Amino acid sequence: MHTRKTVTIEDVALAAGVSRQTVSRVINQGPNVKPAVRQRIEAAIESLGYVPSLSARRMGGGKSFLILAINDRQRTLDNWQAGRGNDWVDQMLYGGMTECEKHGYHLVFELIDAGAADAPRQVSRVIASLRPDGVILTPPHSDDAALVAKLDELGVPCARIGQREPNGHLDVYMDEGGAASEVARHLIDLGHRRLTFIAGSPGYGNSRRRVEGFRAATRAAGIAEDAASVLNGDFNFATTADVLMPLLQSAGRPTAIIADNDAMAFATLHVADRCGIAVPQGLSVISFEDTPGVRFSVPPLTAIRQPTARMIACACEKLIANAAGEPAAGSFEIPYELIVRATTAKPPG
Amino acid sequence: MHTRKTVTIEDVALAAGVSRQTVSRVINQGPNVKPAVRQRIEAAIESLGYVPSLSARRMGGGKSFLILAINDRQRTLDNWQAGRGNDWVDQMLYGGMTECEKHGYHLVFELIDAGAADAPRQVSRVIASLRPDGVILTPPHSDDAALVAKLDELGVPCARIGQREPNGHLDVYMDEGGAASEVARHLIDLGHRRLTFIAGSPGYGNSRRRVEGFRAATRAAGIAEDAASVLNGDFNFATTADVLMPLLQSAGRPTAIIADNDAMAFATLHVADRCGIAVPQGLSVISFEDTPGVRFSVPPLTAIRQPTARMIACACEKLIANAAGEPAAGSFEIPYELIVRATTAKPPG
DNA sequence: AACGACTTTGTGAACGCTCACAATACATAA
DNA sequence: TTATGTATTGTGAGCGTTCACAAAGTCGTT
Repeated sequence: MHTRKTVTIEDVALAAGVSRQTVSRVINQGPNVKPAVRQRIEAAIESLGYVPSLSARRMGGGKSFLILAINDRQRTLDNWQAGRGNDWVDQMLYGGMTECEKHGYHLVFELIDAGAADAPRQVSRVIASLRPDGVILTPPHSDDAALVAKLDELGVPCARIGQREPNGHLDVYMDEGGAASEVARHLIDLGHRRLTFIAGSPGYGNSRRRVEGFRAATRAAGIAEDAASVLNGDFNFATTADVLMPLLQSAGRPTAIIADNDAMAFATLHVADRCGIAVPQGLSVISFEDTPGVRFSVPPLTAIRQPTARMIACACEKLIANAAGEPAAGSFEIPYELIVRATTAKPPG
Repeated sequence: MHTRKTVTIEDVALAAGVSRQTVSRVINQGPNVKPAVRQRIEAAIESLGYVPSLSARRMGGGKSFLILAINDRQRTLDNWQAGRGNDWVDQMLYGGMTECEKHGYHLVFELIDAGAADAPRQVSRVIASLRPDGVILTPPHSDDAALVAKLDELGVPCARIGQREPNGHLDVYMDEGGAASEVARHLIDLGHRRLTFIAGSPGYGNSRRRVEGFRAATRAAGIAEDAASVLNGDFNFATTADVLMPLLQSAGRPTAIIADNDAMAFATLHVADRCGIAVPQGLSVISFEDTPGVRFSVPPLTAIRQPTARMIACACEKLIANAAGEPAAGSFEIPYELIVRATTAKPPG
């Protein structure tokens, strides 16, 4: 267990025959260093295998090179326990990590209970101990005004994912309403006139925005709204199955169903099967989440895929740029993707 | 943007009328502090909202309160791009986070290309900059001897997940071979005699161990091995479908198939459907991964579920205990779960 | 040749904590 | 009592950086 002495900036300075500060300038890509000197220092860094200590940099008053990603504990737990999983975390990790790495940053995850009264307090604590250069708020934390206020108070720049009510912050989102409209239009173009949107929960801003998008598209196509246009599936399989069972057996049943997430889309597939309705011949189905199972479902679901990785990468990029001096504010819309697989076709008849 | 002055240990000391060091003792749960004084200090901490700075603690020569989790970049990328996703990352995050939080620790994720020649170098860099109190190596990094050697050299304790060749390190794993045996026995008990194991890749230690477990169980049941006992599906859908198509159309086709992961199990379901074989009446299928889609597949797959969250939590716990002085070594086996759903039944006939 | 203006380099202090050790308080035994 | 030990508290130094500023070097002008 021979704990070799750590290589410090002083060692590099000595080796290159300059002072600490000059080495520091090179590390931080500062200006005003003679090319020859810079090169000499870089060589010394390389040969000594020097890597600056994050803690020391932070202590010195510099940046922390840390971006904090705050996720909802409940959601993570739900996904995990239900074996439901989604690629949200996978994607976050990939998108965020990759971007951070480019700039020598690190990503720290933290789980906070959304809606908990002391969420702002919990966040303060984490911030105080980590002192990250930026914070990423994922839904539903991004909707939490108290939390955002707290971060402002602490002076930590934050990026809100999936939030698009501009208020001077940094927002990165996809056009949920537009996606819902596009999905509806895709079906309408195929000839469908009786569409049903299985909504998630009106408590989620994005869920609401999708319903609005759906309504806008059907209205524009001159389709009258009725009691079966928008139903609530509560984001889960069971509720959706219960709601759909009578509907799909009724005479004027819809010819196409849009589900707000995959569990509800799968429920639709199951109920259709139970009712002897073939998909897509007798019923078109589209999902709004595109989690893993989707591609192997029978038949493979047509779905909207959220650009999670790109959203997180964008947030990291902006936050890092902010730490480097650029102001961090503005709205950035990341394009989604409609992936047409095998559950959409012309309506029957 | 009123950046209030940070509350430091000095402020607390002043408020409580003691010295820095005494406050430090309270924070670190050190002994030898009079109950009355301890209480006074705790009150001061509470009322000032003091949270110690991790960087400063680390600088002072103490712990970093950071655990580094190293994942394979390629695997994360694959999962993400394929939309295949798995709950591996979800579970890691949940299990690790929850355990770390209990002890005031934080989890930092890092993506490193498995097998890359400079993986040890990359890891050194991250370690040097973060100085974590412990490192968690996930497969296939946990099989990388060079990496482990590097960590030893750096004096950073590490936990290897899914690795069970004891070599004085800290290993946390599940009994892959035993699970494969149990799965085989489950089928044999139902009356099956013609079983096929669709293996993943012999390059993966765990994949090998499962094949061995499968063989042990069939051998014990007096079932002779033939060319169709173990086939290679290369962990993917297409290869598996190609391999299975002729097999399931042959006369002496297997009555049960065990797939090394979900994609291969789904492929089995598809091929069976194509061949007009009903599951589970005509063919039993078991998977070895239990990713999200599984529970909604038609019919829902019987599968082995890996205790990922618990393994990571265990690793965190041991590493944190190690930072507190306890030696970190030993092997810890975490129990898996066989989740019986609807794809296993008595063999036909 | 000397001045000013800019570029490049160096110095001391500070960041907030823990370490090692010194100092004091308190208790127990002789 | 006094000595001796143990429990409790305090002090100076140091961790590896960056900051703010001071010092030295470079260059073109006059």
